[in-house]
Amino acid sequence: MTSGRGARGRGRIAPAPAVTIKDMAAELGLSITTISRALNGYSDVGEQTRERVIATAEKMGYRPNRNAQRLVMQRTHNIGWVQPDNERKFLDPHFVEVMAGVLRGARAAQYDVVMTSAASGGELATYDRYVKDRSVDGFIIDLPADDDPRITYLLEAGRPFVVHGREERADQYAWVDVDNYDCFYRLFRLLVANGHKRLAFINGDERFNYALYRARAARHAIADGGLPAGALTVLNSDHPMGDAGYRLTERALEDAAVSAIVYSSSLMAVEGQAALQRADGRDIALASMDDSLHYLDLGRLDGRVSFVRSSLHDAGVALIEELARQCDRGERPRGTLVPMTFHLLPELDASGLDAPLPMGRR
Amino acid sequence: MTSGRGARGRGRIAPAPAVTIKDMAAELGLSITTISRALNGYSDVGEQTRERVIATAEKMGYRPNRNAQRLVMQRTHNIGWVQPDNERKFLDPHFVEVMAGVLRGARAAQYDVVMTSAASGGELATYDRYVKDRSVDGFIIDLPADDDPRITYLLEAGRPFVVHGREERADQYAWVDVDNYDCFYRLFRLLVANGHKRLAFINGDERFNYALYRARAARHAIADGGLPAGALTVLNSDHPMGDAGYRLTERALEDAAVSAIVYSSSLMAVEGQAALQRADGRDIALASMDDSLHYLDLGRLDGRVSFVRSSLHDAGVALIEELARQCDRGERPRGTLVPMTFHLLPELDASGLDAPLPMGRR
DNA sequence: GACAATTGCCAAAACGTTTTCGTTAGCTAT
DNA sequence: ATAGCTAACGAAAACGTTTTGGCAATTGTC
Repeated sequence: MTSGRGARGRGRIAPAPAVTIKDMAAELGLSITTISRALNGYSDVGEQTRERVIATAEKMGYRPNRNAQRLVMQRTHNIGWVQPDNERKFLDPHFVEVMAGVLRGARAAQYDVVMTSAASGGELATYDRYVKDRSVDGFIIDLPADDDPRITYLLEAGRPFVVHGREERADQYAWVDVDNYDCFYRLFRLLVANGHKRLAFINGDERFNYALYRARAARHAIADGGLPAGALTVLNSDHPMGDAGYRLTERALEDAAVSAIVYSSSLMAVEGQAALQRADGRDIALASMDDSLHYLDLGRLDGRVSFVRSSLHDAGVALIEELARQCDRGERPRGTLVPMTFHLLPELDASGLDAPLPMGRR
Repeated sequence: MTSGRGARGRGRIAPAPAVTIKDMAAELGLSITTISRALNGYSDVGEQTRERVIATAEKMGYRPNRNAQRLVMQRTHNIGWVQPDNERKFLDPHFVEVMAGVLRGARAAQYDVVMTSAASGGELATYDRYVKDRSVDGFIIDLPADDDPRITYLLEAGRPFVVHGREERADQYAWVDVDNYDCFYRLFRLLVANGHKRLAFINGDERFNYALYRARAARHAIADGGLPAGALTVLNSDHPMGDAGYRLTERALEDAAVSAIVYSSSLMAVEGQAALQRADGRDIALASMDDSLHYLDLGRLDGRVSFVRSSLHDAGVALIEELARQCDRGERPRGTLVPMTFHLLPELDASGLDAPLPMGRR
């Protein structure tokens, strides 16, 4: 009677005990050394022996215990991703798309991604835990801030990592990044060259470097285009989701002279378009960086927006490839620029887009 | 000269060798047994000894090597998530929101999530790898299909897992799910009771059970409401992203008699609203399941849509909690319904919403 | 036919923990 | 003084691999 209720659920099956290398050795009458070496492609095992070993491994369902492997090889084939858990922050499509690429790349490079979320501010403790307890071979860091403490920590700890984005110390570590400065400098120069005298820039959170660089580029472009600094209004959204794109567009439109608005993400551009529809009659040139939600947005952007596209997915793949280069092949860390392509509305005069950038002051 | 180029990068620092339990023993003049037991709270170590151990662990930065722990304890404190990699499928906001909850829950329960993507169709091999090589303690399965092979496999393998959703064998495993049938049955009964004679249902991919149950509920509600089967048109989107919501709404509107459209996700409802705006003049009642993109959509849904809300985030948390119950406390698998709340437009007569459901034929 | 080289295999150490089963020293009770 | 108890600690086995260094048999060389 004690086991009566819910007996249908047929209890918990005892997990089938895993087959170990010893079982293999016993089955084949070989030593575990030979099993191991056969499976790992060493040349000092006979061809027929190797085939027998591989065949019975298949038959018995033998897979080396990875924790044992990790222990002895001092190598986990795991990479760590610690996701800052700032309340709702998490849904950020930026993150999702990078993650998609990372997972693809990881599969190709035979890595697993171990993820954990960390309370904002407590990230460092999590990195510390992972390096001290030997959980991962390396890390991926997304959205670095100026003088990012995570980078400081990992540089100090001497563990491999790759940063998606850059900060001052970019020559000391591996990174993958789009050239934000280049991209937005060109965009703003282009708009100025097309006669716009008053522009708004709806940017991301400038505590993150990508946004900082973009703002800088915008200001330089305005100045180099011969306009006064006041010609540019920069509005910052502290959060890429929600209705910031809508609200900030309304703010930008309060200035009746504004004739061009540039968005830091196409998610905000989509919202901006909605705001613009409501305030119609205004002829505004819209431009955006389209680094997320490709498939979603392309059906949404209405074709009335110029944009620069750069694939976050591909950046994610590149991140893992770089990490694998370091961990597997011992290569030195290096930086990689991900390509971007301009998609401009036909009415824009695009001449001069390819002009060389002014150097030395990004 | 050979090391000339790029010498700025100060080479790769040799990773600081981790401090082991032996180092601790040497430092303190104790045996490793005592270190281990002190740190793990055993009662047979003196109080002052324990304090000394804890203090020097802190000082020396000692953290037990988790791979060694995992090897000896046969326990990883990892849970596996294998993400089907159907081309672009990945960006699915459904997934993202569940994942957010899972990560939160995992942190609370002291688990890490190990993720990998698997080619669609090749998922089973990945599950097999994880159970055979002892990488994880259990799994989370999202979006089960009818007679899902992943469930078959894990049931067979006897490893702990929790399903987000259900299929026929739901009494044999742990699951977390919203009551899809209940939700959509009520929604459709309500619309019928409010006088709608011709309705469209823009549903998800019915190869997934959640969509299947919803379609079934819709049909039953139509019949129970006294309408002929032809009064309901079900349109399926095979992909939650992209412009399916827009296109299918246009399709639904081709039938001039349709006066109510129900969406399976608020992402599609948002698109539907856009399509409706273009075809204006039509007075259409919209309703939707709002299980994703809460923060995004609430600013977008215009308040012209009735919806049922159920938090995918909370479902994610519940998934981990259930898995921890099984792995840590050895409890038997159990099912959990996540709550949902109705948010109806005031013009709807909501009486009868709380009526008991017809049983026995879901 | 002797010697060297090659081929194919294995014993044992090592990786860093946890846990089992002692052992020792100091008390208490007799 | 001795037996029994308890409190505090330690030696050694175990977890499942990889790798080092060797050994025996076979092959090749003159």
